[in-house]
Amino acid sequence: MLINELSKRTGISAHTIRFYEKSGLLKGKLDENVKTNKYSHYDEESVERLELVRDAKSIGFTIREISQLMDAWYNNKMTVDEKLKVLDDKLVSITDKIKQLKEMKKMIDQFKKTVKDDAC
Amino acid sequence: MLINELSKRTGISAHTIRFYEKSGLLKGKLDENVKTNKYSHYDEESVERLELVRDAKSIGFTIREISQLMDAWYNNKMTVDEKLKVLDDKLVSITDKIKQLKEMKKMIDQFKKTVKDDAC
DNA sequence: TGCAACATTAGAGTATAGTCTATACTTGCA
DNA sequence: TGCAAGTATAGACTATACTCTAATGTTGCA
Repeated sequence: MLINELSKRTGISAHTIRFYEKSGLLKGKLDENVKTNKYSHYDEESVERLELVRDAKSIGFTIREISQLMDAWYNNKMTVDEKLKVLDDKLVSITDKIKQLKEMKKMIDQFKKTVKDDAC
Repeated sequence: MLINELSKRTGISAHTIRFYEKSGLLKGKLDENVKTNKYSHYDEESVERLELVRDAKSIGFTIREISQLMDAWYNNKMTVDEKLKVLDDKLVSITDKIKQLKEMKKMIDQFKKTVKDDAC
């Protein structure tokens, strides 16, 4: 599929997809049979990758971090142990973040109590 | 205390504190008794505020969002109900984020299994 | 009194993550 | 064949959140 279709399927603008491509998060391929243009073609993996980007971004991963996750997932140059290490590192940082968020919830609950008490 | 002491106590650079001050996250006061300079003086609330900024930032709140929290906490111009609304909104967004992070953990666990299976 | 250390301000520079514009080329359909 | 719609590329622009520099002024101590 061409970039416009990829954009429609993922809801991510063509501009942004090109930006992600420059950042190494996905890669289109030229169709060797077509000699008249240099249009990039994308496959289902590109759709998957963009969906992963959106999920990872929404919870605060940077493009660089997402790129590492992508490498662990798709790059065959990494050994199994290297891939597992990248994934374990992400698990640790996610677990940390969840812990911090829970602390923040407690703080806000405490705030709420104080606000209510002030009202009385 | 002057900015250097505030910086030392919080571990946040004087530059960054001034940036936060411009962003409305805290405010120093001039000492009326001192006529020879315009040095800003900070109190314990400033220390508290900077600690809250650091906590909130570490879990992904923007300065604008932190500013809203600060208002709910310190601003007496807001009604109790308005304050509670800001705090409840933050609780919802934190809960959402925790949910997403847990989903991401599941995904990564799944990734790990597949990586291990590929190795066999 | 000299001078190092500290304070202030304006403004420039950096990094991240887009977002948009301009220009030019290609495709497909009426 | 004309032309709207799609594609590619470079580069400018935006927002967020700092980070640093330069110039200037103030303080406190030897």
